[in-house]
Amino acid sequence: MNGDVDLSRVGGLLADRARSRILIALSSGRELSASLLAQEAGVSRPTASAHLKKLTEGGLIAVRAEGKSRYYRLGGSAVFDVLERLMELAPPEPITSLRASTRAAQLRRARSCYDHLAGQLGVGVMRSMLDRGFLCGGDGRYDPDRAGADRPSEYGREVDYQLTSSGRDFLDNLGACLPGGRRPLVRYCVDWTETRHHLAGQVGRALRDHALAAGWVEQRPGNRALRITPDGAAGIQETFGLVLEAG
Amino acid sequence: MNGDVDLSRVGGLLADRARSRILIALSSGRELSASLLAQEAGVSRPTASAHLKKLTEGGLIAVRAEGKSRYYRLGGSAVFDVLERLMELAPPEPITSLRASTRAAQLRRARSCYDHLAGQLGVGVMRSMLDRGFLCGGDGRYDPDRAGADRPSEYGREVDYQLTSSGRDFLDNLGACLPGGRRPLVRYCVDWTETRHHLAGQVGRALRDHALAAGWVEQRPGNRALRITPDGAAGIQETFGLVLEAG
DNA sequence: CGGTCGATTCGTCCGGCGTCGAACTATTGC
DNA sequence: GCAATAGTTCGACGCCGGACGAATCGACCG
Repeated sequence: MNGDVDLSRVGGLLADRARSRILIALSSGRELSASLLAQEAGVSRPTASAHLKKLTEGGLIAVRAEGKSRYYRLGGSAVFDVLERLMELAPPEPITSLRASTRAAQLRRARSCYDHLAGQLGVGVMRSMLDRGFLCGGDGRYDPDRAGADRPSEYGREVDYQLTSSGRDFLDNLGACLPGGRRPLVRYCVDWTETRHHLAGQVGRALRDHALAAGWVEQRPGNRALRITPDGAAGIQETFGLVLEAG
Repeated sequence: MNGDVDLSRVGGLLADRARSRILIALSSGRELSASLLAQEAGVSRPTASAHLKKLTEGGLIAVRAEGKSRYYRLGGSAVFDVLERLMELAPPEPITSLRASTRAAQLRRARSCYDHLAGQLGVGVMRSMLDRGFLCGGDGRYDPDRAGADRPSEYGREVDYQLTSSGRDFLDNLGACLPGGRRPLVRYCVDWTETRHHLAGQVGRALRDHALAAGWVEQRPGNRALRITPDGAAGIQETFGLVLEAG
C-alpha cells in the first residue's frame, strides 16, 4: 500500500505475450478452459498451464474445477479495471495509422467473441432481445463491484437472464438452432468496447451461427472483426431494429 | 484496441524492480534527475540510464533537459492512472510490520497524487470547497456504478464540477496561483484509500503547490506520503475547517 | 583551455524465464 | 477395467535482458 509495493510482480505477470493474450481473452468476462486458453495464446498446453499457474498464484485469475476441465476467469473487477486502463495505454503506436484506426472501428462495430457476437452488433442484439421480451431478468447492468467483490464466483457467468418462450419462438422462426448440450442457454459477456452486456451461451452461439449462415456477417481474416454485408445490414435492421453500416 | 494489443510491451516495462521503483518515485508528480532516480531504484547510474531510456521509449515517462541534468517525469495522467490501479492490485505482501502499517497510515492521511493532494487531506479539501460553495456541480457523490460501469471513459476526468467566482477569490486570497494553460481547471480523481473524490486539475495543483510553499506539508522521502507540519495542521483547520493530526 | 560532474553508450557476464516433448495424474465413459 | 480426454509436472534447451565497470560525450566553471 505504499512505496515499496512490488509493481514488478504484477508487471512481470503482464510482461509475457502468452499471458497477455490469456488475460485479454478472459477480459470478455467469460470463463474459459485451459486448453482453449492455450489455443488462444498460441502456445502448447504445458506452457499455458505454467502461465495459468503463475497468473493464479498472482491473483490475476481464478479457477474453478468442473469435471476434468478447469475453467479460468479474471480474478476480480480490479483486474478487469487494470486491463482496461492498460489496453488504453498499450498502443505505443503514437500516430494511429489509417489502417489501424479503421481496423479498430471494425472491431468496435462487430466482432466475434469466442463463439458469439460482440461489439455494437452484439450489444445491440442483446438489447433488442431484451426490449422485445425475448429475454427477461438481468435486472442489473454490469456491476463490477458486486461481480468482483461480493460474488466473485459468478463473475462473467450466467446471471439471471433467461430465454422466454416468445424468445424461443423467435429463434425457431429465424431458423437458428440451439447447439444443445448441458451448456447454459443464456450467458452474458461484458463487452469491453461498449461496456455493456452482449449475449453468449447457446443462444449467443445460435445467433452468431445464424448470422454467418445467412450471410449477414463474414469473418474477416486475421482478427476477430466481422464484416457486415449489405444483406446483413438490411436483415439486422429488419430483425432487430438495429441500424449498422455495412462494410 | 483489440486482441493483439501489446499488453506485454507495457507489462515488460513494469516487470522490473528498478523500473517499478522509478515509476513509483515519479508517481508523486515530481520531476527527478537521473542520478536521484538511480539512487532511488538502488542501481548504478548506467543501469538506471538504460531503464530510463526504455521507459521513455515506451512513453511511460518523459524527459526534460536542463543544463547538464535531465529531469524525468511521468508520461501523463493515463500512466498515473494505470499505476494507481496497479498499486491497488499489487499488494501480495500483507502488512505485518509496524513500520509498514504506520507508513500505510501516513499514506492514507496525506499523500501527493500526480500533482495534487490525496488521502484524507485531499478528500477533505475537496469536500470543504464544495461545502463552502467554492466548487459547484458534481451533483452526485462518487457513484461507482456510474463512474465505473456506465461511463468508464469519463472515469477520473472532469465531470460537472466547476470553480465558482467565490472559489476563484478564495484561491486569490490564499495566494495560490493557477498554472494556466489549456488544462481543465477542475478535475476529480477517485481516491483509492478514501473511495471518494479528491481535487485534481489546475486547481488541485495550485492547492498542492500552495500547501508545499506555505510549509503545510512536506514531501516524505522515498514515497508519496506527505508529512503534515504542526503549522500545516493549524492552517488546514483554519482554512478548510479540516482537523488532521500533524506528524 | 583543462577540470569536474552528470549522463549515456559499450562490452561482457550471468541468471532467469519461456518453450516444448514426454511422462504422469485424474476424471469420464464404454 | 480400459481407453480417451483434460490438465499438470518434469527435464532440457535456448534466448533475452538486467547487472556493472570502463570509456565516452557534453555542459558548466574557473
